[in-house]
Amino acid sequence: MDLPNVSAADEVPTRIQARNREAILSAGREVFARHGLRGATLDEIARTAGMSKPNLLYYFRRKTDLYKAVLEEVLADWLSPLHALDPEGDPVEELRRYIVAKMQLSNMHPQASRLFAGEIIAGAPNIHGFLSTELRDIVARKARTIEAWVAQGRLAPIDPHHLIFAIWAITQHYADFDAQIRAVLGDRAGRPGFREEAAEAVLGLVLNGVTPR
Amino acid sequence: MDLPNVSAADEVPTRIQARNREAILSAGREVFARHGLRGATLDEIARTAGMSKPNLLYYFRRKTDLYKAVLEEVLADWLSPLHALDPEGDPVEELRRYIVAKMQLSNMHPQASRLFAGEIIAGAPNIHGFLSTELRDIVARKARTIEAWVAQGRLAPIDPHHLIFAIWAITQHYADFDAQIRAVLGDRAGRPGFREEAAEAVLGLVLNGVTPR
DNA sequence: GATGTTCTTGACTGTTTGGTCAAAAACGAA
DNA sequence: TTCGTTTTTGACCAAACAGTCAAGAACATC
Repeated sequence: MDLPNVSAADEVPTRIQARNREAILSAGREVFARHGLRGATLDEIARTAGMSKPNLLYYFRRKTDLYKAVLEEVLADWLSPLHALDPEGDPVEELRRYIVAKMQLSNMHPQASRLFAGEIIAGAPNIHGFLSTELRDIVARKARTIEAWVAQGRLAPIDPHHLIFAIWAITQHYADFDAQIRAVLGDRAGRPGFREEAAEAVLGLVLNGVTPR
Repeated sequence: MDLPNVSAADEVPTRIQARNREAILSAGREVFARHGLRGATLDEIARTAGMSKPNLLYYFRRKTDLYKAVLEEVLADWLSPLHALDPEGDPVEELRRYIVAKMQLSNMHPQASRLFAGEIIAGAPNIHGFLSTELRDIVARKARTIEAWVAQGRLAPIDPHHLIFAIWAITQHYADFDAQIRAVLGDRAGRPGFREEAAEAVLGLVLNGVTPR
């Protein structure tokens, strides 16, 4: 009787619901990441998920519902490494851990990163609230942590917000601009140790950049 | 008699052609940057350019023709600052100039940067040739320059390709993720001196990162 | 001002798109 | 097996879409 895509008071989903929802979210991630909300088509997402379009719409009534569901899934992952930045730890060691975590995320979920990038490039119409509240708050908190480290002379003097932006930019670049990196580097980008090599280079640059002289 | 959008053997364009082509390219830049090739509509581009859709199609016969024209315009600008990196100059000073040039580009043509980013995120289907030839060649050449500087001990040891990627990532981030930066920083991102402050922070981080200890 | 050319657009076409619906198929508890 | 529920889909619809066309309006050259 009830539709499966009611947002509140969900009953336990059936196995079929769990499997199909996951297949649709995965397909949506892929297609939305490549073409954005407007460029993606439900036909392509349904085909990727291996089902008919009406069946997809049985689980997500509207295109935007699916898009928002995919986006929300991504946001949680996206934010979590920043929480771990510990004011009590060693500054350089904490930043190393943060960068490593972001590089791993970039390697393991490149589509999530690209989806997020596309949403921002489009002007962030669907996540402006999140950006200007939750994200803003945690960034402000972590910026104060970094600021304190700088004030103590344990980090080179740098504006903490711009440092955070730089780390986001560099780490996400490896996911978002993957096609460009592959085109420029050729085989080298596909070789086994490439991810580690990239992480090594990024750590070398940024950590050297924030270490006081 | 002749159509104005023939690609070869162009005669001198009339004033009307010059004005309308420019209006269309500008509108295309704006709409394609926001929504990508598939997400953009000719109706919206025509409306933005202040003309009817058939009139737009009189200047560019197909949507993809316009997209490629906009993209090509962007690529030339995008590449030019890299040419200026002079092997004979002082390494840190050369990198400073390159970063400043890229930051200015990011500030002055954010839509161009976002358009480019969207194309790469979509898998670079329309510029793969450019990336794997022209871009690849010049990057390889400049990487050798940086490598020589490192070998001479005038730069901290860093993989030159990853250094270039990092500079691209950070500088373009200020254009591509503008919406996020504004949401996170609030008023501060709109204040007069913000661009210079950002450039200062980026220079501080990267130049400190590449300076040998 | 006549005339050939360039520019512009309303009306249109065939296709793709997001979304609906009714009915069939598969499922699950008894 | 029975029967109510969940899941699936072919057929369909209205709107949006890229692109066409013929004819009119503006322009330029004489």
